[in-house]
Amino acid sequence: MNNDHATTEAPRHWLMKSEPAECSIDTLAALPRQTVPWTGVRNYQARNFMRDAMRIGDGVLFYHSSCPEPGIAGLAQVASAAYVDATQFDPTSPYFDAKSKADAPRWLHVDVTLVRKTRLLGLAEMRERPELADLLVLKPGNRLSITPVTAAQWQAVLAALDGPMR
DNA sequence: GCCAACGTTGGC
DNA sequence: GCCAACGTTGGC
Repeated sequence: MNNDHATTEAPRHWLMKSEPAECSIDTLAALPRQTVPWTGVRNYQARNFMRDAMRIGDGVLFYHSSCPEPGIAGLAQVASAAYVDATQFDPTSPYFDAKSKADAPRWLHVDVTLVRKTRLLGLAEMRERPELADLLVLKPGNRLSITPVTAAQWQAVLAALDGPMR
């Protein structure tokens, strides 16, 4: 591999939040092909990450949010390019967007496939790791549901997951 | 239930 | 285009 080659793309990594009450790591594991369409993103920045930056095979930290034990619950990967999120046109969906037009859909999503469930890497433990100090999900008030993760942060998470359970 | 952060809305 | 008000996220 020649990393200087113009067509070489740097490995990309992401953290994606999911509320376990809606889709936990176990929910994902039980789905056909262990794949979930990541519907419901209604934030332009997060949408743009999916549309413009994600590639099939990108690594995903599957994060449980808004729950008793927030933290990283598994590893996953991007399994599709971005495509139209049908829930925006469904009036019965909580993700319905009346302002989105069928000929100009606002919202897109990718598919995400489970790689493996991990032990839960909680926020307190993540904060103990200096390599993760700049992880966006650890910043106060960060509400973005999809955030980029550097290669160094990704490696630090894998190392932490291999460490002793607390 | 509190509060910080930040995106969105709407008046001007 | 500014900016205050409001709503939402999400940890604690």
